Amino acid sequence: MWMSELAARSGVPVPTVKYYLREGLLPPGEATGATRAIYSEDHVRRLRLIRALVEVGGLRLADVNRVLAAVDDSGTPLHEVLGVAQSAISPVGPSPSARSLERVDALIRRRRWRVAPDSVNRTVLARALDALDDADDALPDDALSGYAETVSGLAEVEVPTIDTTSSETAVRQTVLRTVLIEPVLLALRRMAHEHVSSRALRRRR
Amino acid sequence: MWMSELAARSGVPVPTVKYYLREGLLPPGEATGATRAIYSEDHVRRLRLIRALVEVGGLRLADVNRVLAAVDDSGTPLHEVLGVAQSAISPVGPSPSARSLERVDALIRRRRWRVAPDSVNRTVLARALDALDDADDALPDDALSGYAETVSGLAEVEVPTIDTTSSETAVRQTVLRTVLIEPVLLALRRMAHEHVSSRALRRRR
DNA sequence: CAGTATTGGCGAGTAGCACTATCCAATGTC
DNA sequence: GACATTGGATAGTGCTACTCGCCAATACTG
Repeated sequence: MWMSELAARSGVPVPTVKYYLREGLLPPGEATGATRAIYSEDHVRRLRLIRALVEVGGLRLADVNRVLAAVDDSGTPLHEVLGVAQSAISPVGPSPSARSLERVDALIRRRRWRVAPDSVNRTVLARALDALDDADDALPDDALSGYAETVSGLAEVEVPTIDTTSSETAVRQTVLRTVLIEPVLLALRRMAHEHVSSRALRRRR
Repeated sequence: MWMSELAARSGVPVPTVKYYLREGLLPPGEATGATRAIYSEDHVRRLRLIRALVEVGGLRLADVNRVLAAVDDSGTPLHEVLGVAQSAISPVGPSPSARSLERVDALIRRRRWRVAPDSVNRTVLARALDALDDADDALPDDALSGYAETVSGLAEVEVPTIDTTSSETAVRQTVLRTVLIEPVLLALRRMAHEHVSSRALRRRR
């Protein structure tokens, strides 16, 4: 198909498709002359994936690029790609307090989690704890442990469903699920809160 | 304290404090003359809260404004403020497909959840499901139900810990926890994934 | 085969956001 | 009385993600 059809099929305007080509987010089509190129079904899928990562995952294009590069590069081992992808999609910010970082490390030790010492998640979690402190609504240790228990259960169910027949599909699934399942979880949690608190209010009145 | 001290105490540069004052994110200090005003401990807290919402919650200033307005306005009933706050912090985007929206509604019926028909969370969830479809990694119904079950458990634990003695504190806590606990959950889930998949890889080799 | 439309490629322009810098006169402070 | 600081206002900056306009080459149309 030509670019106009690609644009129509993917719902992305032609100028934006051109822009993505320039930025290297979308591989070039097969040139059939100096001023024409044909695009495949893969291009449609890639475009839809980019839109999903941006609109639902909330990623910036630079991060989309790094995630896609990690997904495409089947050479790097899975756990490394995961690290790259996770650091690519983690917001940068000020360093966390030593106190919160120690809480995080204590949790990791308590659960005997194998978490890389340079994992961005340690820092991100510590900063989130700092933010709760600043908002005068510090998260108690037992609540933190409870959340850890819950997500452990989630991960035990989620990870085995990853298709590891090929390392490519495994990487793809792992990275995409990290980014795309998170909004699902958050939306569900907000709905559950809506339900529980409206029920509590009804009961009280 | 004067503005320079407020800036030092909160870690926000003076020009930025001025900017927040102009944007109405920070209430003005008490004027002590034409060119001077004093600021209180409340201002420090408010500034730290703004930074937490922006840096950890990832909110834009316009959304911070709406969240703070909802938090400050103790007149509106709690469940309404919650709705306002949730719609304020939900990203806007294209409408979801009818198919995904129907899946969401079926889930709500199945769980007998009391979710407002105009709740943004219905749309947000449906769009997230669309994104997974687009990425060729559709979420099966039983997985969706599993997530719903998990977050129900979370909400049952979380909601009762909210201090409902005053509607002001209740609103404040509800909104802040929605925004600030989410990064905690996500970081924990990513760590749990890191753990489970590194364990799985080690076992395999 | 003439005329029109479309294409890929490129440089430049735009809109929104979150600051950041500069200036000013009016005050405090030493 | 010299000097620094303050609040207020205006303008400018850097970044991101597009969006526009233009062009020559090419494809379709009658």
